[in-house]
This record gives sequence, C-alpha cells and structure tokens, in this order.
Amino acid sequence: MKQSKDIVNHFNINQFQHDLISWFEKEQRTLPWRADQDPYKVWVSEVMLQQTRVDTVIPYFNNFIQQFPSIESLANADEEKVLKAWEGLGYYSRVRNLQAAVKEVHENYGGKVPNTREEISQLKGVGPYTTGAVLSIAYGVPEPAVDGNVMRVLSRILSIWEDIAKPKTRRLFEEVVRSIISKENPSFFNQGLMELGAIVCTPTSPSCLLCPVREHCRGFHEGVQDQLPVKSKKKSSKTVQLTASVLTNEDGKVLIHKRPGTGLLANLWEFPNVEVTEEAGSEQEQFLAYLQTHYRAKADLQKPFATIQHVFSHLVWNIQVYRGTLESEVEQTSTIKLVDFTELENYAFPVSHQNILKVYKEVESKA
DNA sequence: TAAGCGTGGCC
DNA sequence: TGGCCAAGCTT
Repeated sequence: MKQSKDIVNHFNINQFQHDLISWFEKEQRTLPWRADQDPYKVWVSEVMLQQTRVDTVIPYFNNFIQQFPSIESLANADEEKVLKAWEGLGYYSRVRNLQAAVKEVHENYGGKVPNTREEISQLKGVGPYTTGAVLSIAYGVPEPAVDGNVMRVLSRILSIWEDIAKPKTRRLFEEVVRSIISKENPSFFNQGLMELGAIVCTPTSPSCLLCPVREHCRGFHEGVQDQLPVKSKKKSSKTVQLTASVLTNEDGKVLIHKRPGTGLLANLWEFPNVEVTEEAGSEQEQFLAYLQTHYRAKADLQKPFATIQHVFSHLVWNIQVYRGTLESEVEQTSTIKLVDFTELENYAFPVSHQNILKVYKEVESKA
C-alpha cells in the first residue's frame, strides 16, 4: 500500500482546492438538505443518502423532515410511524439506528448534535463517512468524508490503483483527504468532491472535457480514467424459495406478521411466509404445517395466484403466493394481527410484500 | 476481513 | 436482461 505522502507529492493542493470549490459554488445542485446547515437535517440527509441515489432520497427527505422536523420530534416519535416514513427506502436498520442515536442526543447532549469526532462517531449508525460529512458540512470541521464518489474521483485524479472494495483502502483515502482538504472551506471541499463524482466524474464515461480539475488529473493525462477505480467484484447472490399467502377470515380481515427486530427487513410487516425446501414434502404441505405451528391456524388454500421474484443486494426471493381462507380463530399478539385491508397503509411493508398485495388486489378486482 | 443488509435505475 | 451501481454501517 502506498503512503498518502507519496501520492500527493507534486500535487498542486492550493490550486486544486480553489478550482474544486469555485466549481462547486457555481454548479452545485439545489437540494432540499442544502437550504440550511441545520446539523439534524444534514445528519438525516447523510443517513438517507447511504447507498441511495439523490433522486430517490429527495421526496423521502422532505416527508421525513415534515413529520419529524427536529431532534426532539424524532426522539419522541412512535417507531411504527418512523419505519413507515422509511418504507421503500431500504436498509431499514439505518432509521432504527438513527432514532436510537437521536434519542441519545436528546437525552445526553441537550438535543444538540455533538461537534467532535469522538462524540458523534460513537452514535449508532454513524460511521467514518457520516462523521466527516456532518462535521464538515454542519460545523465546518476539516474532517474527511470518504464515500464511493470520493474514492472514484481521487483514484482517477491521483492515479491510485488500490482496490476500493477493501476497507483498508478507505482509510488510505482518508489520509489522502486529510493532506489536501481545505481548512478554510472543508464543507465545500468535501461536497465538491462528491458532487464532481455525481455529475462529472461518473462511474462510466466520465465527462473529462467538462471537468473543472482536469488539469490536476493524472488519470486523464495518462488516459487511464476508464480503468479507475479498481474495484473487486462481490460474490453472486443466493436464491431462496418462499411460499406466502394472503389469508382472510370471514370478516374479510387479513393476517399480517411483524418480522423480528434483527436481520433482514427487521420490524417490518409481512404476509405469512416460509422458506420451502425440495425434501420436506409438497410446497403446500410445508406451508400448512408452518401456519399450524406459527399461527395455530388452519387454512383452505386456493391455487397460487402469483409468482413474485424480489432481488436484494445479496439474495433473491422467489415467492409462490396463495390466496386462502382462515378456518380457525387466530390469537392476535404484538407480532400477529388481523386487520382490515384499509388499515394496511398504517403498517410498513417491504417492497416484495407491497407487490404481493398489489397483485392480490388486481386478481380480486377481476374475479 | 467478509458478509449481511434494500431498492430502483441504468445499459 | 442480469449484473452493476448509489453520499455505508454493523458484526
């Protein structure tokens, strides 16, 4: 691994800072979280933007801030409503961690987001990137905020060939940023690097001819910008077979289940479902046995009305979906509910189960 | 360190 | 169309 000192040797730091920040001042996009530097709003936006596109985040951010405009309002909010506000955004542990961290700020920091690396980085869900982003953008502290954009942009500008998929490489880039960040305007420096990655120095086909820091770019001068950054591929995902059902009782109410508080889609609601295997008898038999043990419910299953595939980042669900009628009473608990269809909108569902409901309604309307 | 953790858009 | 990608964090 190279040393960051060697990497920035002969690099015109002052001119680079000036060119980058001037460009950002002129060309930055108008985004809702840039209206002010309220540390809480900066924080919320940074958490939402983790692994998520700007265009996707914008409506979620506006709605979330409208519902929970302050540290106090989010600290006191019902978790069910918080999850509902995050529904469809993915990586749901982000928002459970955010609320837990906001509660800590409310209780232990007088409702003020801490402004030191030591304090803020210890909050739940606040890692190295978010620490640097909030410190630099909200408080003007010259800390690195190294995300995928920054690694791509700097790997090209400085011709760095380390594998950016490795955790160790992020730490190298943090060292590099520490050695070139503007002490006068760390906010615009960090945001400028990210903005450049988002609209000019894109993953494929970077617009080098429009780049404000082209003169500083070793990758461009060497004609290797398309080979950078180096990023190893991750393993392909597994496929899981699931059987699920929309089960209604004689009152027309539907059975829903709350997922466990840890792991995939934690604390979200779903229609009853179980993983089925080749060996353990027919798919339908396995599902009926599951209903008996998990819900103490008997049901009359019709034929599957849909096959839904849902692709996650690390796995694929193939879901056979049955329509069915409950033939016994179901005891309701904190994780098992019988609700009217019109009430489903009060519960947060993963997209896969939103799709189950959508197809179910389409089939019902035709019948 | 590697794997788990969502979703939608893009070509 | 399936793989890749997008302002990462936790364990």
